[in-house]
Amino acid sequence: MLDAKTIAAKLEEAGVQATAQRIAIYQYIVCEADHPTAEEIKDWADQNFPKMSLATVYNTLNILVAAGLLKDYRFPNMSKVIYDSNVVHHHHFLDDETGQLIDIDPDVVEVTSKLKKEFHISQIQILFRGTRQTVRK
Amino acid sequence: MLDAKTIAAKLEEAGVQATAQRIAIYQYIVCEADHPTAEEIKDWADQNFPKMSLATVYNTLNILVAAGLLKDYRFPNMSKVIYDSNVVHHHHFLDDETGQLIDIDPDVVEVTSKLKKEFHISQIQILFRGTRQTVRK
DNA sequence: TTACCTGCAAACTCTTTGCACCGCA
DNA sequence: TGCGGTGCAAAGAGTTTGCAGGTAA
Repeated sequence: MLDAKTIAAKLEEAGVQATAQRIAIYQYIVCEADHPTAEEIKDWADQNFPKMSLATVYNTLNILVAAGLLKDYRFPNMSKVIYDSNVVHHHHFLDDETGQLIDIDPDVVEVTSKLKKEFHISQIQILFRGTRQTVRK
Repeated sequence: MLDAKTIAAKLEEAGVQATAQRIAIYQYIVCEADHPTAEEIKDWADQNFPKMSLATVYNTLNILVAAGLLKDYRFPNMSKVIYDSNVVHHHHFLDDETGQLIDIDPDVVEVTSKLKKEFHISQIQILFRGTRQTVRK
């Protein structure tokens, strides 16, 4: 759990003025939330912040994405945008039973593609789908 | 280019009543269109079909997807749904310059993942991003 | 003081739905 | 004749924007 001061420093470092709302949202996404949608963030704010409009939630998220502090994703199964505080390149595993999204380290995955040489690949995004068997005794 | 009769047969085979609108839309997607959006289909219909409402376009697309004749995709960079008449499993290449989406045969790609055994993978969807260098003389 | 941020409501985009009509089996 | 498909318009979900007021450097 990072404290507000650390969060504020990260915002400033990324060139984003650290306001109360921005600190709260970013802290929530980094520390508590797991791939939240704008709606989830708004719900959280309604319970944990004096007052924050939906527009501010969206504005803030867009600013944080533009500053490189968050990444936004769209996935096949849902119409809403998902925000991720993990901005280094990684893949995802989608649990089709729970809907949970789990980050996958690229080092765990190896891709060998024999595409024609006219394709210049700058990035590979993989979505694994399936179910996650929780270990039982 | 498949004729209307063949298209109609495919629809019936999939348990979808073959109406003029459905034949037209499916034929367009199979023969002419390249990963169209609902909007592109509507635009095409406005110019090539006596009269078709937007609701019919959406209804038809949903029916065709449910029948397994089309697959719908959402990609990170666009908010609209994309329809694909290629329903066998495949990957995609997104040209970041032109926005064009190109089907990639899974046989051309090999993925080795060392995920923990609790992850039961049923499907892997890969999105390659980059640019496509058209061959020049 | 001034630039920037916030809140509100309205607008906008994409998609779905309710209902009346119509045509084909 | 009836069931299902179509068209229209309105509603719905998710997101963006314009503007007035506020707040901190």
